[in-house]
Amino acid sequence: MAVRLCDVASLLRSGSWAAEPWTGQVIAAMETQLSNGPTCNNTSNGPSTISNNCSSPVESGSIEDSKTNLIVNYLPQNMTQEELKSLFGSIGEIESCKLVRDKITAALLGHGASPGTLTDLHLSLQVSYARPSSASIRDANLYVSGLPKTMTQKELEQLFSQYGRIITSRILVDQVTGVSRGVGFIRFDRRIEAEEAIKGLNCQKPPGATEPITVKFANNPSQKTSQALLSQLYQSPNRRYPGPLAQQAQRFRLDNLLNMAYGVKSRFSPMAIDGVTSLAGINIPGHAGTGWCIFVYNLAPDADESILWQMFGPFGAVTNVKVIRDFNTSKCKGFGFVTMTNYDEAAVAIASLNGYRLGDRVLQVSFKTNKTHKA
DNA sequence: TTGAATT
Repeated sequence: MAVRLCDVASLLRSGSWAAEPWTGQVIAAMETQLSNGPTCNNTSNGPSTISNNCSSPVESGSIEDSKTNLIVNYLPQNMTQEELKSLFGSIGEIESCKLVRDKITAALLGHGASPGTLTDLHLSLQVSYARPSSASIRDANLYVSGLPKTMTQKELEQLFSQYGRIITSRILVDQVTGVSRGVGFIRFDRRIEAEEAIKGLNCQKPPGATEPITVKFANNPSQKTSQALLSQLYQSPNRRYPGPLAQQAQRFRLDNLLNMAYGVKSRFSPMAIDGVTSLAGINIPGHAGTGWCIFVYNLAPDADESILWQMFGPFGAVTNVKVIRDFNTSKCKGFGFVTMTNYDEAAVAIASLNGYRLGDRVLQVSFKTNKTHKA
């Protein structure tokens, strides 16, 4: 029955259930079969399980099952179950096939934000053995921050491998520069291994490091997806019915905006800046690779994220807002950050909101710079 | 008066 699918599975790196990127015949088949399908620019991905001899991927646990049960990550958000089935069905008979979606947002679950269309799948599709689910392997995923920027994935694994068998590891990097963000993930085979790693490594300095790292259990990847998608729901009414600030902003001419944002001596123009945003290592205030980061100062102690969404949303695409709080009191430390996708919308927001009176406070709004309070 | 980071 499932002979050919087993053959495909055997092409996967054996000896480990760890997720390994694989681009082989399946991807070629997918391009052939799906290139006429709809395309989109959605970021993301999502895991699905494909099995040819096990009715439910979440039950059972034999080694045999594990070799015919696959998990597929980095699928495009608009992929249908039929397309997935068609894709793998061209290789062998499929017993069952399931797209796993977020209960609230219906977004495909899984890891990775990987822009792509159906024809770009070879850039991001990942096919791995699905490990049999059980209590002992659940919640074995760790989030690690404060890593030295020079630490490699291999070194990260070396550091954690003393506590158990590592299933996957990752270090997040800046999309533009490729430099480590000092944040990573380690998934252990078993939860008890992860617990031991927390005990042993949290607040410890890795060899040669000057700062201690933070090690804790990772959030579920779907949580952020839900957050981002839901926040867009809040944004859209404002964009359809712009408030007074947005209307005011639209009166500004584009050629004035840079002067307002950068000062009259700026030699940049919007076109020039758009032209260089793809280059690495260029020092443009506020530009972080994924958007334009805006610094908002003089927020009240009880300010929260929603006020930032409300203020900036009407000006355009806002991908992230953050109120910086004191760890102990949870009160706002007086400032926050907003990330906007498009330069011109960010510039209008800054021009309009800088000096804006919020309650009894006058806000200062600008592109974020690299100031630090030390030295 | 310029963080945290969640694939």
